[in-house]
Amino acid sequence: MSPRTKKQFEEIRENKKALIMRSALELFAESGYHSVSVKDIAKKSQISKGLLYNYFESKEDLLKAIIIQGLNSISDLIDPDHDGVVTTGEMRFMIDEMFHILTDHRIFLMLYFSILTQPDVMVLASREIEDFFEQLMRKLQSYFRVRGSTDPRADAILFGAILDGIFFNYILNNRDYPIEQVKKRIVELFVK
Amino acid sequence: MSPRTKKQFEEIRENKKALIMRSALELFAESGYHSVSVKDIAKKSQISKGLLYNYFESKEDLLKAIIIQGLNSISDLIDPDHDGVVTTGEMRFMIDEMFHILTDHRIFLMLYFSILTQPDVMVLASREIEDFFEQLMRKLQSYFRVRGSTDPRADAILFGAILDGIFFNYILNNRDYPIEQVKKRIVELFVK
Amino acid sequence: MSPRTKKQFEEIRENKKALIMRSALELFAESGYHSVSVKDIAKKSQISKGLLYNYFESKEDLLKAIIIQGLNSISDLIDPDHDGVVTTGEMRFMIDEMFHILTDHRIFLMLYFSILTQPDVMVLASREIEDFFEQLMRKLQSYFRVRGSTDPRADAILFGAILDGIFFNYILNNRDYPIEQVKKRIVELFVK
Amino acid sequence: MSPRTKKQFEEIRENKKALIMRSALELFAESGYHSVSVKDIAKKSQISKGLLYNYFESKEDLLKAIIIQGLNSISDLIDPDHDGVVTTGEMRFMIDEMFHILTDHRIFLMLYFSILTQPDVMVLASREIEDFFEQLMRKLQSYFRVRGSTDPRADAILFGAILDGIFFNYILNNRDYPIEQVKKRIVELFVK
DNA sequence: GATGAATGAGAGTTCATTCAT
DNA sequence: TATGAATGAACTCTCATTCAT
Repeated sequence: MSPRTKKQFEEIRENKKALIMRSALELFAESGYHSVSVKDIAKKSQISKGLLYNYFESKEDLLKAIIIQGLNSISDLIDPDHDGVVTTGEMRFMIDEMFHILTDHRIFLMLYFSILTQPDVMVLASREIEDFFEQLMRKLQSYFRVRGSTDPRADAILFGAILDGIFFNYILNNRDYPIEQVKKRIVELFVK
Repeated sequence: MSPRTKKQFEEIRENKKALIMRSALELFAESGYHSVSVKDIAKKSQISKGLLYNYFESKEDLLKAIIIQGLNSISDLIDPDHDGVVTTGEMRFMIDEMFHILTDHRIFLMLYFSILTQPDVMVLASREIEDFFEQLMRKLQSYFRVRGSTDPRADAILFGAILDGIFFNYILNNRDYPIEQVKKRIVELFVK
Repeated sequence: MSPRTKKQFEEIRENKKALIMRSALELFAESGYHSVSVKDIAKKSQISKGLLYNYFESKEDLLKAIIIQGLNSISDLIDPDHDGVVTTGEMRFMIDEMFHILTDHRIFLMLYFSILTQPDVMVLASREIEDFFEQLMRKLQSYFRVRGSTDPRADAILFGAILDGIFFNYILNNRDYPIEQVKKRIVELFVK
Repeated sequence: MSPRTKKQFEEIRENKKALIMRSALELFAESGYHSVSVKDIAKKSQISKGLLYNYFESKEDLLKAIIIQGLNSISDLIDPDHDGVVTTGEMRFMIDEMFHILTDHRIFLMLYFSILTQPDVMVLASREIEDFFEQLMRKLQSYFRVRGSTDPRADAILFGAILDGIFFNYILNNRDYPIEQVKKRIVELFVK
């Protein structure tokens, strides 16, 4: 039989990598980075421990890959054209997307918050997270500046804090969170 | 020399316990619960590992004690008379206290947030944290109800979220946070 | 295109085998048998891990092949006619060759010494090495016997030890080793 | 019961450390550094794996400790007064001691040779070994200089090589090695 | 012939906890 | 009360070898 082509190998790699990252993300969000062992991840992915190291250099490397992927996919949703300029329409769209992310990427957000507050884990991805954060802040400031704010930086910070707070609370207790009302209030306060 | 009285012994015990808790709190906030070993805590407290187990049943038990103590001391500051009723004056006072806590108990808050987002650690103190949270919500709701809000629960939730968000961001990045401006804004929005 | 003949296939096989052995020898000498992985050898040989097992049954088998080949090629140089008899002229020639080997087969000698001193690796090739050694000793003894030594065995042992010692030191520190002077001294002591 | 005194703890530590080092030395010499697992060492020492790490930071650290101890004890035997000057009497004494070491510290010498030839292990103790070697060379050179040698350095190197060669062969095959005759010959050649 | 994904046993190491003193 | 030696389970990671393609 002829050996697999390069393309076939790549496909296998991509699929398996995605599978491992998905399993790991769920476990990390569920139980916390330190409480999940490589063995757990391998078991959930239905592969051997050894194979995991064929795809990721270390457990830390795996976490980093998950974070980068998550931040990138969120980045894409919030600012698809990456131009850094935010009109009122785009702001409304951005808020919409943010709240979609809140429900669609809930698990990633859980991981994200848990990482932010764990110094020893945070260092692993601090560069990527800081970059993401700065990019978002720049966008918000430009928006408030265009709107005529007297202190765009403070407004951007406050807006970010409110989002963080809502997200944080929603994630910790999403059973009976009045998410729609809250969203409406935000739009009233910051867009209209 | 006269032997120490029972009271003196208890005092020594309490002091040592407090010392251990203080050391552990600092280390946990600095490096994360999982990255701090019992040996580290013992060393920082200048006692032996064995003695630590004389005061706390386990590392988890120690963490729980720290959390309970922290929540209680915050509770006391926010609502000294524990009557659950909040007047406008008390609300202003409460916000004042909250922001004092933010600066005075910064280390505890770091630990607090890191615990909230680590499910495996959270279970250790979930009862205490939920109790604290409910108590605070009841207080806020009663305040907004008295003030004539159409949806006191939503208002309480939003207020709580904003506080959480600000605290969260401040703790992660307190170097150049415009904390005073933000506080003023909050007072304008929710008290006046 | 005409299909390759059987002979051509065998040639390819032999070339590939030689390539793998050369790569492995260099790596083993450089980093030690245990510190070199099969992956390393495959990479250096620019083949896949799997293919290596097409040529050698195991990593140990590969090492054994390298040792046997090395010993044989040295044997050939020292005693091309394999007659076991050593005249004075042949002794002089043998010493010449030995010192040539020292510089030309330096890498193999490094591996050789490292194997001699690693019991767990030594067992893999002990037969071959012992055979080689005995053959050499027989040759040296016959030489000293012909020369009229009172204790040819002791002389042979001493001569062997001196060679070993010089080689050993030269290999460990060949930067500023006065190899030519030493060789002259040996010839004076044992041939003239 | 009163707790153990500091001195008692120190005694326990020293004894256990020595026990572990002894076990490890034997195993390393017997099977080679890489083929001996920490588990093996612990089992031979009749302790748990974990305890080993109470006494040594790592397997490498343990090896290093063994080497340093071995070199020091040999150093002490060869040159008790550490003055670096060697008279004829002292040279005779030194040779005597060397050959004693050969029989008494045989196991350490096996380890020593195996380390010298394993690059990846050698790096762990290269400093210590180089220091030891230089010290010995200086001593030998001073001896040959005083004796009126035309090339003290070459003589020292040759003498060292001969010793190495003899030791090396003796260690690899000590069953029927004519060690006494060889020693006599050395004394004749280099002292008388 | 040739590939590299996949395995599984075992490596070195850490650490909460216990216990003799 | 107080010590730190001692344990053992669990951890992350490695690697020779196999096998479907």
